[in-house]
Amino acid sequence: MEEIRLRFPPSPTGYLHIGGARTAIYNWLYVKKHGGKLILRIEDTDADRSTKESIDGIISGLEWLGVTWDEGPYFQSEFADEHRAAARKLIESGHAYKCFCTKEEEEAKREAAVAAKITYKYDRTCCSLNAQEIAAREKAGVPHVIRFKVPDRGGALSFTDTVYGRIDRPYADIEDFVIVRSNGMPLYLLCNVVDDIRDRISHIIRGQDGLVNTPKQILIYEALGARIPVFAHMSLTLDPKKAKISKRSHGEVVTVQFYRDHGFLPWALVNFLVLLGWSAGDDREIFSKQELIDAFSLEGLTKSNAIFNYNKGDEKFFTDPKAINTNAHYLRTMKIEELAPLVREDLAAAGLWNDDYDGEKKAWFLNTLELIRGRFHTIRDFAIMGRSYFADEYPVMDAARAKNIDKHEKIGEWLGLLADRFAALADFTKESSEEATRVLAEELGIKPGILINGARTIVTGQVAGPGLFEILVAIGRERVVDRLRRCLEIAARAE
RNA sequence: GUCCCCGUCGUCUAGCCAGGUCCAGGACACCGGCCUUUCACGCCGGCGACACGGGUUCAAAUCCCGUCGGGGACGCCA
Repeated sequence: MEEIRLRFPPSPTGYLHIGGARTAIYNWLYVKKHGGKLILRIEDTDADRSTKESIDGIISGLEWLGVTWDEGPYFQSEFADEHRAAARKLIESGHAYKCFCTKEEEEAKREAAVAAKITYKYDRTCCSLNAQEIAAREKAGVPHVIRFKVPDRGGALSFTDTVYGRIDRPYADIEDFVIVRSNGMPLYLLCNVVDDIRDRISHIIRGQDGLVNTPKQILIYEALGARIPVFAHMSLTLDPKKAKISKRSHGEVVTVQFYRDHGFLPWALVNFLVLLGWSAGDDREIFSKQELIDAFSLEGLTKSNAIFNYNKGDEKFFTDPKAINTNAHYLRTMKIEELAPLVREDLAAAGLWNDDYDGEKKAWFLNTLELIRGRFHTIRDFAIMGRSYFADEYPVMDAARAKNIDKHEKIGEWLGLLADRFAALADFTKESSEEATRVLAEELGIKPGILINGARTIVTGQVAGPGLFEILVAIGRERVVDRLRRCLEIAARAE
C-alpha cells in the first residue's frame, strides 16, 4: 500500500497563528487516523523575512498544542541546489525557458493591461528565442528568470480536490510562471513541489488560497514525471468583517502563544480550532484526542470560510466566545489530577505556589481546585479570582463591596461577632459554620444572606463563588476568623 | 478588471451529492424560568437562518439558470 505522508510547511515570518495551527491540526489528524507520517518543513527561502525566533515560536506552538510530527524540521533553504537542479532539468526537457524580459518591462505591461481592463498574461516574448539569441544575451550579461512553459494545448487541466471537487483550468488561461528569480533563487511554486516530491508527500491539506495555483503545481509534477498527490483545500479563517486574520491587524489574539499565555488548555484550543471549518457530521462538539482521530475525515471539511468571532474591545469576551466556553468546559470536567499540574505552574508563576500543595496539603489542594474551578474560564483564574484561597493578600472587588458591605452600616460589627462564633465552635465544618451563621442572623434579626454575602466578600474578595460554608472550610477557620475580624480593613482595599 | 471558490440562525455548523420524514436539528452567544446565601454549573423554555429571483417537479434548503453578496488568486512573496 502507498505510504501516507503529509507535511506542514510554515514560512517562518511570524508566530504560529491559529489559522496555521488549524492547518497543522488537520494534517496531523489525517496522519494519525491513517497511520501515516507528518513532516515538518520550514519554508525559509525568503531569507529576508525568516527569523530564528519565528522558527522557535512555531515549533514551541506546535509542541504546546500537542501536534506531533514524525520527520523534520527540514529547512527548505538547505535544498536550494536541488531546486536549481530541478529548474535545469525542466529547461533541458523543454518544460521551461530562460526569460530576459526585465522586471520593469513586465510591470509596465501588467499595469497597462490593468488600466485597459484586460487580463494580463506573460506574452512569451522569450519563449521563442533560439539558442544563439539566448547565448548572446547571456554573454552580454543580461539577467534572466526561468519560466515554466505551459503546454500549448487546448482543453483544460483538471484535477479533483477532495473538498472542492473537480476543478478545470483551461491551459490557455495559465501564464508561463516564473520558477527561478533573476538572482538565481528558485521560487515557492517550484521549491514546494520539488520538496514534496523528495519528501514523498501523498496528501496536501492546505488553505483554500492555494487552490488557484494548484494547476501550476500539477504542471510541474507532470513535467518532473512525479506522481501527483491528493489535494484537499480547506476553507479560510476570516474575522467578523470577512478579512483574513493576521497578527498585523488583529494582534496577539490570532497567535497560539496568546492562548497559552491566557490560560488555555492546549486541547481545548485544538478542539475549538478543529470545529472552525470541520464537523464530524453529527452533533458532537467535544472530543477526546482519540475520538477526534476516529471521527476525522476530509469529507467533513467545510467549503465556505469560517469566521473567527473575535471582536476587538469586547469587555466580556477576550476572544471567540465559543473558544472560551470550550476551554471552560474542559476546565471543569477534566480529571482534577490532570488539572493540578497546570494550575501549579500558573500559581508558581504568580508567586502563590507552596510545595505543601503537592505534599501534606495535596488533598486540600485538589479539593479546593474542585470547589472553585466550576466558575472559571481559564487556568489564569485560579491565581486571579481564586487568589484568596492561596494568599492572604487579595483585592476586594468594587462590585462586591458595594453590594455586600457598603449597604450595611453595622456589617463590621456583625462579621466580628460571626468571627467570635466561629472561633468558639468545637468543630469547624460546613454544617456547624452554617448553623452558627443562621443562629447569629436570627439573634441580630437580619437575613442570613447579609452575613453570608458579607462574609464571602471579606473572605474571598469576590461577588460570586461557591457556597459560603464550603469556602470557609477550604480557607480554614484560622484565616477566616482573622479575615472577618479585619473586615473593615480588608474592605478598604482597592480592587 | 479577469479567472476561480463560496453563500443555512449574530457566530460555528447538521441537512444538500442519492428532492418528501425540515413550517430546518445541534452548539456558542443572548433572553426568561427552575435551583439558590451570591455567581456559575445543571435542567427547562424562548429568540433566531435556507441571500434573492426564475425554472424543473405532485413536492426544492436540497436539482438547473440568473442576479446579488462575500472571499481568494492574478508577484522575480510564501
